[in-house]
Amino acid sequence: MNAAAHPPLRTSVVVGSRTQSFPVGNYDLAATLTSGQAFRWNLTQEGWTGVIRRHWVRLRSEPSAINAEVAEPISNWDWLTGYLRLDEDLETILRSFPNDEPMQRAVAACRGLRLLRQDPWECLASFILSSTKQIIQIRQIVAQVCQCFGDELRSGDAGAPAYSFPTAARLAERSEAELRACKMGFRAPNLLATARKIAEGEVNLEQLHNLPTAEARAQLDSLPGVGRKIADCVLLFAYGKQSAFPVDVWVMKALQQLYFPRRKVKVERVHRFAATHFGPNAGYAQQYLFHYMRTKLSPKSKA
DNA sequence: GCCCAGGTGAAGC
DNA sequence: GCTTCACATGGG
Repeated sequence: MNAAAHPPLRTSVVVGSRTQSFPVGNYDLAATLTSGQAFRWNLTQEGWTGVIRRHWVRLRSEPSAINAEVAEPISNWDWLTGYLRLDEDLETILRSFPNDEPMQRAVAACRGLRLLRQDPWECLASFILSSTKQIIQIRQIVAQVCQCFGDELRSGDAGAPAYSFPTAARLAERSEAELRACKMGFRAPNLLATARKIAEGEVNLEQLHNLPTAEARAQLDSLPGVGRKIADCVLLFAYGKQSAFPVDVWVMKALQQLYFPRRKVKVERVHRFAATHFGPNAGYAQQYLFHYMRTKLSPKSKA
């Protein structure tokens, strides 16, 4: 093969498509995108609009497929199939859950709920912003951070510009006051300090993929504003460490009510229980309990 | 007005 | 060791 015999075809070749359909079974896209893992999805008449890495994307759910649309033609959709974990066999995971009544009720109530596989930095930064905030407020703060410090991306929606999530390096060069302007309050110094540590290579987020869960957790835990809960969220939602079991106020409520109705439990007890009771996909089970508690058992959910 | 929100970290017993 | 408190901001 000789390069001269094959001049560049860039201008004449169709390099891809703006739309793609992915066959899926038992995938509740709406529940998945609103279950407090990711904070950048918006529902419009056209479907779910969001940004994955540097792709604006719109998703529409059909009974046995998810249809995707991007802003410009592409041929490689791995970034999307990876994010949605389309290669994962949900039935196998559900079968690994304990066969007790609370768990089975949660599974029945949240059919098709999935975990996503997110970018580690975006996930980490978003959850630093999440502490003692309602999900709706986290979404607002994250949106502002992207609009203020991210890059504007090619959007498929003329009326709504799209922004990338700003890199750690980008945030690292800002001041605390600039971050506070995004209404993140006392979380600003934490996000800034963590961004600087990541930008300077003190913690290498890519390397955590290769570490055992406990070691990856210890590295995340060393970052300002990151404790056990946020570390577990990142391990589960970005690194796919399925044994990570984030315990927040909702999961505490769920476990208290469903598994320890007679006595008051502490977080440490819940972690020990989770490590033995929920099996190898405990984190997945946690997401079912979290979503079940928030949408079906909470007083507000009746509205 | 009041309580709470996908917590963390430091200070006080 | 364990418990309490401050930290910004806004929703219900």
